[in-house]
Amino acid sequence: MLDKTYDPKEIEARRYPEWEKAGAFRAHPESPKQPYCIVIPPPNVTGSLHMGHALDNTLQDVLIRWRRMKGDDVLWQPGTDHAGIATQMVVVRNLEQEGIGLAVEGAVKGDANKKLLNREEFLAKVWEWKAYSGGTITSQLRRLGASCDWSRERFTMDEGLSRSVLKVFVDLYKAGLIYKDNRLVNWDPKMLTAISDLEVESREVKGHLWYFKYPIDGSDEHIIVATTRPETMLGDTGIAVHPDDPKWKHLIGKHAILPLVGRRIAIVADEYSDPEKGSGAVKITPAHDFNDFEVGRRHQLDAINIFDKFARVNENAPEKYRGLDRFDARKKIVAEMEELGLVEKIEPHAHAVPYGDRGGVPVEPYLTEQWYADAKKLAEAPIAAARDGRVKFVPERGRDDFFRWMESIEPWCVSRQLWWGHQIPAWYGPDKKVFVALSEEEAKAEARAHYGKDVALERDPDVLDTWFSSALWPFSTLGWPDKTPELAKYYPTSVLVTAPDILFFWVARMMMMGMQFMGDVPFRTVYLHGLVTDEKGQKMSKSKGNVIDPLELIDKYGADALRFTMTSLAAPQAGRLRLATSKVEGSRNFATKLWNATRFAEMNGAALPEGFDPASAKLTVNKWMLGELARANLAIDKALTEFRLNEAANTLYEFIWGVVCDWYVELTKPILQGADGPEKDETRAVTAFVLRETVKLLHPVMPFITEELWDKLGHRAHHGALIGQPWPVPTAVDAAADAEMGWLVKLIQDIRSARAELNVPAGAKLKLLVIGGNDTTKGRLETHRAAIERLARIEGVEAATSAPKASLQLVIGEATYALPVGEVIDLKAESARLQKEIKKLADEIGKIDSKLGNAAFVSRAPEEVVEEQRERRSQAEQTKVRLSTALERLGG
RNA sequence: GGGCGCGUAGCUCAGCGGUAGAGCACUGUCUUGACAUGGCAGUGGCCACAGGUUCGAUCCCUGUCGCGCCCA
Repeated sequence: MLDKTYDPKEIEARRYPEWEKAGAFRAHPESPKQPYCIVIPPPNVTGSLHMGHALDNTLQDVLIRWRRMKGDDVLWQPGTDHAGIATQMVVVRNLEQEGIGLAVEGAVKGDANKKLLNREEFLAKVWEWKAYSGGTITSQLRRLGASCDWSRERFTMDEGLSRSVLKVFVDLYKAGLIYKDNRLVNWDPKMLTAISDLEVESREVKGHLWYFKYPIDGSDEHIIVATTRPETMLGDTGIAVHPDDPKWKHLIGKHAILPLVGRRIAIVADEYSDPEKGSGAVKITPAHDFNDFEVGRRHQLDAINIFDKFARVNENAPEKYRGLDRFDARKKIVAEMEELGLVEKIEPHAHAVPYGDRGGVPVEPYLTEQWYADAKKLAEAPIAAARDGRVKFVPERGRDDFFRWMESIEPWCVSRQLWWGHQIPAWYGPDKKVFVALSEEEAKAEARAHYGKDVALERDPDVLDTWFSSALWPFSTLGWPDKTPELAKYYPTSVLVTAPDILFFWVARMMMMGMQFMGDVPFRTVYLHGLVTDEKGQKMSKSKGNVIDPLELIDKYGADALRFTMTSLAAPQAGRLRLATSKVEGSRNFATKLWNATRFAEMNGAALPEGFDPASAKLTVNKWMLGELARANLAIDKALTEFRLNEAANTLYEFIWGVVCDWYVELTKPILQGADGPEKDETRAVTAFVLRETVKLLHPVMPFITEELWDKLGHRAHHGALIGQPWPVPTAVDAAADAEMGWLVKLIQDIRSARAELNVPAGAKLKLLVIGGNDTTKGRLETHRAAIERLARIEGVEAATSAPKASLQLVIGEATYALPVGEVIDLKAESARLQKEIKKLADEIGKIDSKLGNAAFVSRAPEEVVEEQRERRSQAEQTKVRLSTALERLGG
């Protein structure tokens, strides 16, 4: 006997290890079954599960479990990402608390006693940290129920994947697709590394707009430039004005003298400057602004780098500013300009400032030499693949975003000045000649060939952008560059499930690398889901304090409840998924509901006889139930095929709660609790059958409770675990049974509704008189008498020729039903109720008449639509007439 | 400023040209032998606004207003 309520905690803790031990998650590359593969978006190895993971992995697991039951050979490839900058930052912060720093060249000298770690020592600490916290996220994924093939777990810095990374770098270098270049990068002066455009987030900042006067050379005139960053004036090498700007046009070709510095700088005409903005003249600092860099290049202006890597003023600036932090330099410069009377005005100004998303400080556009991948070239094949449909996007608009990004792509800066990551396989000779090779030995051999002797080589200290290794994930995890059976079978993978915020970071780069090294797309479909936010639609963040911890929800409501909630929220077009705990609570209640329906079945001896054939069912209610099951089955398959996981969840909810519990269980109570016999046997069998199929259909979304119920229902003993069962095949729907049950449900609902409206005491049992019922109706009333009596609180069903005066009257189809209520009834209320019904019908008839009265409608609308309207009109008319008769009778 | 998306019940959202839906909240009622984490019955909508296409528009198109997100 099942307990009264479902206890997720105990069951989840038991079921998961059971599956894992039994090898239920294992892929079978050797099997002839069709492959279905998803690679997990690898979470940060030292991270922990947040709501985004919960959503993403729930959706993946739903698909994976469904396809597994469908009979595919399923591989859900798990693993974690070393997350270079994020992990390094965490470890640095931890070390700082112990008073340990990094021995970074040029660092500010603080406490002389501070212990400083060199690269090797630091990396040892990171690996230590990984060993300590690396299991957290995977154990949390297990708690969610994720059925990954853990025997194949990978890590972006494990030996195999590192080998893939080296090979890709070397091959791309040899193909000319990776090169060194001196360009402006986004420099993070806190992390001391270049970061990519994608790692920059712009924040709205309330700053100022300073209007500075620069004297014109050989004149008393000044030109006024407006800037949000006064400190960069130390690197100004020009001033741009719009060629048609009447205010400054006359100065084009002249020169200004840069205050504080004394440099003579050119005034050039460039459409970049907007006469409407600021003063209309823009100071140009090519080395510290991306737009200025372009302007500078157009007009051959020098690019003078005025900062060091900490964003302190360097030796290219006048001595008195050297060593100042950029913000201190700003204050000093503004003060001095004011003293010189060169500040025209200062306006408050809100503008976007680029921040490093990790370091959290404003990034500095900075001129450095870095390694770049030729993204433009690499993007060609992915663009073509997306265009010709080799890769599909769900929802489709993801494809447009993809194109927009890919078609305007900039060189990808792949080097990072960090220690944690894949060190770039490049070695430099004494003359700085570079040798790129898979190993130091190979590099040495190349160097020997080049120099004609052995020379000392120095390895490039930089590491690769984290996304470089994750770009290889769909094939590196399958064993590439070796030709493994896994690679042959599972590549291209079936679908990639992820949030759109890493479409460019990750999806685009996997496409590039997949096309380049595998010659095919990495996945057939990209399924992009929305972002989980709090109830108010706010992004969850620690600083806002609105973070909901998925594990707390699992603890409180169970993993299945969280999974069901996530699935039902995941409408493909929804950008934001607002998570309210009330929803999770509702999902928990849903689990309880199913649990209790099963408990009811168990109490009533539901059992599946050997070789039971659902097609053999004879009772209408059972035939109808089986048809509803088939309908749900079809709808779920369709929804999952189309990645409308929310619809699958909603179908399950409505089917289990609205059909099975609300109607089937209630309708069959009289049979199950009545006399023994073939009807009871059949109903017990169908109940057991429906529950068995239901737990299968629900399993992908709620794996724990369904596995438990499957076991409790006794199927596990015969067929093994639910996770490995074949997916149900829908049977036929019996239209006649459908019609009959539709009638029955309406009869019961109408009686209940009338009773409630007339305040008939809930406990009062009424007689049901049938007036004008045809033989079909009479037969149905007899068939379902017990159910009607129970569910509508009726005692006795009889034929009659007319309704007694004091009675409730209903019209369904050709028959009128009267429920004599004697003293209880309020005649006025009943009269009002009937009149309301009549008015509703009259309104409907009026609407239909205006349609049918429209000649264009009758001639142009499809025949069946017109016919349907006529049919509805006729039904409404008949019902209205009968209700009017009933009303007259009442009025007497 | 450019691109994209969204405005449907009090709230959160489904709705794929032909009878406006769900969950939560709310009201009334019921401790009926599965379930009060429940049952039954209800209340509540000019489907943002204005045009257009169509026999017919919540749905397709255009514009306006409001709100988000991404990119400058």
